[in-house]
Amino acid sequence: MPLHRAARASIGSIMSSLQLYTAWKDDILIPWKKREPESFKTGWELLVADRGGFIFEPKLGFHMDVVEVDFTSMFPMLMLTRNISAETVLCKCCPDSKIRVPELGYNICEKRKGIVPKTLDLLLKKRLKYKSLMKETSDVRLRQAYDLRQSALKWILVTCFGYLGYRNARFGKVDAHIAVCAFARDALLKTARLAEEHGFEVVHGIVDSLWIKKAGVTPREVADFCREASSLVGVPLNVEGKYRWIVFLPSKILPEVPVLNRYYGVFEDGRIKMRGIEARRTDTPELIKKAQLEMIKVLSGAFSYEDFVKRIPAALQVLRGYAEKLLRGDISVEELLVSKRLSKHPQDYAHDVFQAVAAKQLLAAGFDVYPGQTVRYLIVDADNRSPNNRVKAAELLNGRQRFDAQKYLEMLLEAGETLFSVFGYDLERIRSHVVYGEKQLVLG
DNA sequence: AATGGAACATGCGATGACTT
DNA sequence: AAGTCATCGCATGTTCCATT
Repeated sequence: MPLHRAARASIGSIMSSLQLYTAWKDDILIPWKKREPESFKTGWELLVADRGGFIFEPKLGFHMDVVEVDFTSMFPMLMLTRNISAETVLCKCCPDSKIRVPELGYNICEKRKGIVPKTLDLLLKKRLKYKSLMKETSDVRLRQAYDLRQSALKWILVTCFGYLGYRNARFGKVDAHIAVCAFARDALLKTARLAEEHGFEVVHGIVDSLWIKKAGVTPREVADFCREASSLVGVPLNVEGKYRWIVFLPSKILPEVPVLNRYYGVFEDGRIKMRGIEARRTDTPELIKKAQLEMIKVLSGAFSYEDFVKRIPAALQVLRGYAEKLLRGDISVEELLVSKRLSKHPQDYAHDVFQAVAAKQLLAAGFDVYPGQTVRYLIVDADNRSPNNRVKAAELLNGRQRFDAQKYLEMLLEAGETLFSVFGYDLERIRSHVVYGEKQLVLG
């Protein structure tokens, strides 16, 4: 198996178990052990699966005084420091070993250092060195070089963890893989507890990252906490940044359920961080991306909840500006193109999904179309009875081109809904802000 | 009043892309 | 790996209207 596939799979095994969380929220039975939350002040629900990590339920909506912290190279570091290797976990030579895997109780060899930790040692040292060199260097080009090297090493390390989970890999052993996950859960759990002891509230957490909140928190307090956590767990804990504010978003299908991979926020230095929303997706047209990002920028200047909420109408004005431009046709076609990667040959599509229609058009025009390729298309008339008239492939567009303004308008509104539904702005309310405004007439 | 059909709405499983 | 979300297309339900 190629390295990158193993790396992906290893991340996948963690993510997959995390995502089951939402299924659990929906009362679907899954083979999980659920931890009793009685030992926590804030009563989060913590979930465990054999190969999975912890998550802490994101607390819906707007937060201030939130700091994001994460462990660097958590999994390789655990493999190194806990001496986890195919031949050390459940070794035959020391069944009575004092070193035990949390939750599972597996014994770990006390006599030998495992081959995997031995190997990781140098890689980890090199990566940490490059990271510290990065911070010390002022030369931009050199810094970039260090950055590339440390991130290359990161992937090698991740891959080592991935391979540990494969029976067929030379140094693979499922029990060792599970042991790493158990240590990781233990580490995050302990860190969260420590955070609470330090007066923080955990507002979100996932595998190796925690979002912790405390009113008027100082950099000093955070640094102290990180140092203490690092030594407690034996893995360095870094500050990703302090948020000016952050918003955790709900599921669109179950509006009362928070989802763990959709949020947006602004760091103190003005940097925007967002996950899962339209502006982050590669299949969103530029226009919608720009509109959503610009809305967040309007909000980014807010330094209080009241200020934030007051700015929402202004953000919707921005959206309105985009809608007006759209309806005037005052935009380039480029901004409206949707990009999708084909997963199969055009003729293998069972449904007339947009990307399949566009691909077939290209095929008919003599273009080479193959799976894995990205097709770009303009939405011409989304609801047209004939699928072929619904979209037009980018390559086949000519000078004057009609497009489905209503459809794009809906997409704009939905981008707004994503951001503001937690604040009571549903699609129709946003529509009334953006589309009608003062244009509504009164009959006398 | 009953029937039938067109147009439209709603629900649902399948499909597909993207995300972490 | 398995989640979210959007979409498709079919089945079914609803409404309206003309016809019987």
